Amino acid sequence: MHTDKDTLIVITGPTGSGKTDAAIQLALSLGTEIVSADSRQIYREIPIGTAAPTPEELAAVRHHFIATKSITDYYSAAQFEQDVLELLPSVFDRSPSRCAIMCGGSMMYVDAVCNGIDEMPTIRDDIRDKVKRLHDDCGIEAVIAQLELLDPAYLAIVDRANHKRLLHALEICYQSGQPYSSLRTGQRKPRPFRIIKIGIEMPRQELFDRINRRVDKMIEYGLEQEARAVYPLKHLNSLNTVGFKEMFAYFDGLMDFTTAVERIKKNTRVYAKQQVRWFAKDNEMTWLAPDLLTPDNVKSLIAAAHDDR
RNA sequence: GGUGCCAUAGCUCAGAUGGUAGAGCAAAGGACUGAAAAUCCUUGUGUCCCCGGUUCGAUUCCUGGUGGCACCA
Repeated sequence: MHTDKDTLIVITGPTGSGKTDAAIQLALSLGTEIVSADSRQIYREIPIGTAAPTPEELAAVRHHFIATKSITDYYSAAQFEQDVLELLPSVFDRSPSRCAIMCGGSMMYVDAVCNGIDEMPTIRDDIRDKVKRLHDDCGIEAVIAQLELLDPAYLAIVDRANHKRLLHALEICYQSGQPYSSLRTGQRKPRPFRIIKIGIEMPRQELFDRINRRVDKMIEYGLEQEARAVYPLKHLNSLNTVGFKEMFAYFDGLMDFTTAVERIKKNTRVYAKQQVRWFAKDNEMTWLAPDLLTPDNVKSLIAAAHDDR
């Protein structure tokens, strides 16, 4: 049962900004659990490359959505939305402060839980194959031609250079029998709990230093072995991930080890910038430097949110 | 010490018989609604090492200097 006081505290920010630590401290202090919003830490085979919480950290606070899926499983932001909404009431009930902490930097996942995502069918394999074959055999022009017929409105606004978007739109059209654009309402779904979004703010240079050091640590902890173990499955989307792409390129002889490590650092920095940009647009976010992200400060944010009602 | 070669964007380098310059990488900015650590888009002013000379005009040619590299002593 939700009550008027249920609060979801979202701890987010770019990769390497210290979200995991901050969330654990906060969860201990508020007596609650952590809901991970990380599209890669959810896969159990790749904890090192995704900087997932360590066994000790997992033992300190109950975590959800860490290592609960296999890299061979299909998962998506929409499923995450559904799973989290189902889980949250029980977390609120177990917490004396009736709050839950969502921690993660996967922008779409955070967005899906906070604002919702439009109703769309999950694409069946045969539809996925059909669209892929059209693209492989006839090129992107054929995909565009199909969309011209089935969803000209979307074609008018989509970035035609972005093949993934075009393919996905066509998949939705085929499976639903309706134009993709007609299913895109962009409407925000109301949630039966308060949401407080906190972003970890850090000077870029400091963030980049932390990222570089963290990558060195991953190597030390055995990223290479972890990547080798999943190498046979490298085609999987779950492994189309910074840290693994580069290791696979090294295994394939496309670059040497040192270059691969440098590329991981670079690509992680690029990813972090992408996250910063996305979250910067969110005007509901309260930005806090790590030393201001204290339980007391967060408690006063919660109190302030309650007063707003 | 002598001789030769080089000095241009953060890095590696290209270039114009003299009309102030452009690639790759790096970097920066942006987009984002069911695989999002994904996918895609945009962006190149830099004392062309320094002083002087020739010239209407020099980053380009010439003298000298400085720094680097190579070879010879």
